Amino acid sequence: MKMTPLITSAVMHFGEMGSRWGFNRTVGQILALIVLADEPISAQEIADALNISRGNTSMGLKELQSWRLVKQHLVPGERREFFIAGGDIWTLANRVFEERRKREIDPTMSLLRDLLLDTPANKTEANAQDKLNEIHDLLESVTAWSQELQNLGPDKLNTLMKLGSGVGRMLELKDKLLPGKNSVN
Amino acid sequence: MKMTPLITSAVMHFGEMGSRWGFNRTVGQILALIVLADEPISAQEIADALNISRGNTSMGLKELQSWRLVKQHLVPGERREFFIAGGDIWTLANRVFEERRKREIDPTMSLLRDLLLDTPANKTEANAQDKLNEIHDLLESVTAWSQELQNLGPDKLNTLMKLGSGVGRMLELKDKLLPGKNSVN
DNA sequence: ATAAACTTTCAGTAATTTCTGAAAGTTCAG
DNA sequence: CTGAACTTTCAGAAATTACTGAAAGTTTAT
Repeated sequence: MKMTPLITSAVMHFGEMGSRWGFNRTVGQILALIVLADEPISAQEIADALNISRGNTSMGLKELQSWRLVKQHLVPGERREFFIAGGDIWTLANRVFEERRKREIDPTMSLLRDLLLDTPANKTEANAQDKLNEIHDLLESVTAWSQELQNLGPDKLNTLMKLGSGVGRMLELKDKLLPGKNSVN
Repeated sequence: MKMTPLITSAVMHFGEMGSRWGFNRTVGQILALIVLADEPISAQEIADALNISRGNTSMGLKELQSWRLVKQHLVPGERREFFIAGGDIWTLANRVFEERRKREIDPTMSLLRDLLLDTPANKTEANAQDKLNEIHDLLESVTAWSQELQNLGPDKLNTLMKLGSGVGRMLELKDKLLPGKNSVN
């Protein structure tokens, strides 16, 4: 893997951002390297290009595979394992999004459901429970909505995103369009 | 602040999740405590309730204020400062979302723009640049879209979210509805 | 001006996370 | 079965991040 200045700065940047996106620096760098490479790349090449230990590389790749952002690519007649991106950019973004939802929202939803089953012992608890309930509903809407968007598939999703402020106008016409359905509030 | 078991488990959980949401354990706990409290709460009370130092509390509050998740609440005739949530649950969620966008997407967009200005030196770089370009476009769409959704305001946004699979049907009718506008592709 | 009641800052320490590299594991050719 | 070429694991080291508490700062009352 030839590390040109362009690739180097992209890789470094994705390393820095990595921690904000849910993984650590090295994992971010490995991902960038694999995505930007125009050919499958071996673990050893990654370790060399990034100046990290072979062990660390192995763990990073394991993590990226668990996120399904990277997959193995077998080259016939090679003993080494090569790696390539787990899909196109859109797919990768989706996977990061999904995975983060699992880690950031689902556990909270589950706890909130439990806490909402208890009968509040006093005024303070009743108030806290109200708030927790609001949070629960919000997270539920967001989850359902993101699920919905995923079901639309890439092309419709793209249409929707490109629609821009048309969404607002469309909503105003909604009731005429889909009579009887979802007449909210 | 009376720490009932219900409140304690919620606070602890938000502490654990805190790091996944962009801040650290203590900051998450402080936020939960303030949101769930039914009355303004002083820094000392927070430190006591969470068993953390006064200094740490001060820093946590500073961070939460920078995220605009918490604000000061002056009580006449009191020298101490009290704190309350920066808004209702929906507002808070929005602010977290916005703030994270600023930290997670904007810097990358900016770097990508720069990198895309360079002329690729060879095949490998040209390929890498294509990928970077795809990433840039994706992030740009997402940013514009999230901006659009925010402009809709809470109620319309809620309508849209509750619409569920209706969104798909609506998109199919779109061109009849908004003729000439945004005929994508 | 002084003191009391509070807040913030920050150097040093503690806790947590990440990384290394040696050892153990796997696979395959001969 | 043996050894070469690779991979993974994991204990300890290094790096990073978070926390404490004492000192300095601020505000208000007298």
